[in-house]
Amino acid sequence: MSETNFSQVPKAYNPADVEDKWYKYWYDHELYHSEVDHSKQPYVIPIPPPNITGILTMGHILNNTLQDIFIRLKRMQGCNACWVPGTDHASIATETKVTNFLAEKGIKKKEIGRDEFLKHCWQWKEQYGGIIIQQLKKLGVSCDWRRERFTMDDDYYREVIKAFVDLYKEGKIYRGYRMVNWDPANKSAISDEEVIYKTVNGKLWYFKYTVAGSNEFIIVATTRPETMLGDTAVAVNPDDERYKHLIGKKVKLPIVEREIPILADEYVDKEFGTGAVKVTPAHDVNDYEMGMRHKLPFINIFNDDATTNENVPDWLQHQDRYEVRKKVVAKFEELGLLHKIEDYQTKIGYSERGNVPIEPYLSEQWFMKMSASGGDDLVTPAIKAVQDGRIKFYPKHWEKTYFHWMENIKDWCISRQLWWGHRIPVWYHKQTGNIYCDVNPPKDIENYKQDEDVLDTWASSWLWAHAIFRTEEERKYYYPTNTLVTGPDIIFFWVARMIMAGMHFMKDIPFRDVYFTSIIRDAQGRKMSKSLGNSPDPLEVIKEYGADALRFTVIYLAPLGQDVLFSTDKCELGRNFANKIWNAGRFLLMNCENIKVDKELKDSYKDFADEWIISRLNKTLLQFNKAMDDFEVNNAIKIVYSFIWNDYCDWYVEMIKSRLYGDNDEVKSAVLTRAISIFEDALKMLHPFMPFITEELWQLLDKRNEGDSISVSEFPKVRESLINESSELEMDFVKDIITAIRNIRGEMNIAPSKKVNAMIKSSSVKDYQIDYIKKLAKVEELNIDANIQKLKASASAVLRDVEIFIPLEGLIDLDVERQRLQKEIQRLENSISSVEKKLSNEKFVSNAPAEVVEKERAKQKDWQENLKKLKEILENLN
RNA sequence: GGGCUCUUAGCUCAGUUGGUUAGAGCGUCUGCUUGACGUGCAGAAGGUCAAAGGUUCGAAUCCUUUAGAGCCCACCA
Repeated sequence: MSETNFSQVPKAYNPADVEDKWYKYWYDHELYHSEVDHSKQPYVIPIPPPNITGILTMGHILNNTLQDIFIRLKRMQGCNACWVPGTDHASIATETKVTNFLAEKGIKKKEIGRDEFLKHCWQWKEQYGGIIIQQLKKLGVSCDWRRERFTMDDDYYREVIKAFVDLYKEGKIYRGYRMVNWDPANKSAISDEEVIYKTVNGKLWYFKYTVAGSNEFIIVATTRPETMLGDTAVAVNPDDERYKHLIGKKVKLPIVEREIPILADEYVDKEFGTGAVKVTPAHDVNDYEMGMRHKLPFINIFNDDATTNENVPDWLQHQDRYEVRKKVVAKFEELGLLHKIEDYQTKIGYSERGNVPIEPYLSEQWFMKMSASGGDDLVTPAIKAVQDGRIKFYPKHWEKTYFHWMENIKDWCISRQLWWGHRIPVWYHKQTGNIYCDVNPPKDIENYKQDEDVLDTWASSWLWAHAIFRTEEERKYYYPTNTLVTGPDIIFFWVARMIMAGMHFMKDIPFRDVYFTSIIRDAQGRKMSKSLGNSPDPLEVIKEYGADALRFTVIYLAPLGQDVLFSTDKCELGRNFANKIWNAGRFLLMNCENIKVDKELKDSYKDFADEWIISRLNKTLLQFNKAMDDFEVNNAIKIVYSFIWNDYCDWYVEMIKSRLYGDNDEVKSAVLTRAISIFEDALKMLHPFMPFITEELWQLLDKRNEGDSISVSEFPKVRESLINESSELEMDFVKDIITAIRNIRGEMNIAPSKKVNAMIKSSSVKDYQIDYIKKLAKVEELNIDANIQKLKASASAVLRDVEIFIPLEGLIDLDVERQRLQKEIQRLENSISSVEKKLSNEKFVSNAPAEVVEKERAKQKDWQENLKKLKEILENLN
């Protein structure tokens, strides 16, 4: 036992006093380092590596608390738990950040060149890249810090390159001149998934194009007037009677004065706009398709920053796309060719990172082939793995989203015109142009030039689940990992691709269970965002309430698959609970100063209250394990919460006080030792959720050795034989009597300090229950007899076969008592009438299971008896 | 246009395979310095389970439709 003097321990729990202390202790003792150990079952969580550009958000808090809960629980349950932390180089995000950072100092990326720029990136990474990971330590995460990984570590880098080379050699990676989503801010291609569509109020411009050799016009509608400079056709639906006679003719394109054909294509919707479409094959995805179908010229009118190039008339060259738009529209108006302008709501694709409208743009890029006929592809095995349940999603409904995406997947554009990232391992022969692709550069490197591009970030993080393990031996032991905890927003970016990578490179699933977290919103239900300023700084919250309180609150509020409405003040919930536990611990510790803790006596001198709490503990453990097995973390915490607060504190602690304050030292020892042992089990159950306070109390409750920790102690096992229904029934009976008396006291406004006398008419109350009733209901004299006569001026309650009378001579207000009784009578009558309705229904009696009918009958009987008694009591009162 | 999720007490949410009087936290009201805790204790009030219809002896729970909220996907200029 610790030597602390507990009367001096603060009444209120102060997390700041304990959290840093224990984190350092865990860290210094490397309690969470894992090595291959074939005598133990591995349990692995690969952390979703935060971007090195990121800041800690409430989303991280939820996500990492969940992972910590899983990993701590499995560790205590005897698994070789291994939670691998790390960070993602975040190619485009970091490059943007560093570029801006340098620009502020007047340094231009292009001017300093690739190598110099990369030095700045690494410097930046060293300085800021570990911030989130460091901040997470405040949360108490039990990561294996010796295994921290970065997606551009040397060995990880090699792994990414090797994956590229392998896929290239298998023909699954190819190079092509294609239309891609172009981010003009970053001057790079991006993948379909990096495009965010925003609804904007735009315009629809109607332009008249003159049909060559006639006075006729054909009117086309467009949301992007400037692209007309690249038009190479006008298309109509082949069945459109209005335009049939024009098919095959030409129009003269205004401004550029180019003659372009009018052609027929099924793609065109007769009903929309004018039924005639301008075709710009180089700047629109659909037009690109049409251009291919009709072998149209592709005229690219933009530079890589979305300014116009020399393919447009001189006076429109080298200007921003929106500037050109204005000028084109003005020119049409001037020419009398602007038919009309309509307001139009449209969706515009924005670059996720650059936050500018993307441009469909033709360029040479690297693609990864996703699906192939015959199923020898990346997608098919990944679909199967989820279909046949080898990988499970929680909540399950995300599987539909996954399947839908996988079944409609398009080839993945993996090249980025950036410098920060994994450089594509392809060299082009300076003379022949031949492609050399390998993990090592060509021997005669002087004859080659390497591809300038780097890979999409996700083309490195998709290997995370296995690339975090460096040796064959480790991969054999730790792979597949067990649980992935991540947001549903990266189901396509990351989860799906990791499954593809795992199935392809490791020939096995990357993880067994995927837990999709909730989205944290503010109290009004809005998404947390920097611009709204509604996102609390988690570190501030931790400072104010403590990490345990924050963890508890977030989990308590986050049911599986539901959004969470969070506001800082909700952490009071967790803080109050921490304080409650703290004080329960204080209570035990204070008693330890006068009472000897003796493990020999742990199972001695048990009464029904002890049997009851032990039964409740085991039942709680059973329910807890079931909830955790089903990934119902939110449910699990509520189960523990209720056990600790309602069962242990509200009832058990109150019940042991009389014995603790008695005069039999051996009984006192037995009771306290048992109470501590149950409390320790409760602390262990709670530890994955609130690691700091549970460690502090666990360390105080007994003498521990250096390096000991509740976090590596054995998780309590369920002992079903100790689940004792009869003790629970007996306890319920006693609780009901106590509650009934408390109810009378409350409603009659009797001060808690005022003791009352009570009479119980019953033959089922046991002698040993009397003390508990007297103590907890604050009864002075308790008279129990089956033949008791009620005193005139007394308040009454009826439950089961028990009638309770509280003589309140001089205190009782008969009207209040009458109302109380009448209310109760009313309630019973309502219940009885609903039961009678059921039982008088012959179909119910004949169709419902016998036990259900029997239950209803018993209810009816009990209630009727109670009603009769209540009515008599009311009668006597008058 | 397709898909997913949600609608239960003033607020935020539980409610397992249909079967006690639909629960919890916060908030509200009443009382309380009861020798762990006022970040607490005891008691109370508060719900026609979004609406309609159906299946069933029985529906918050299953089915259909409707209304509303949110999210995701999709090439309508």
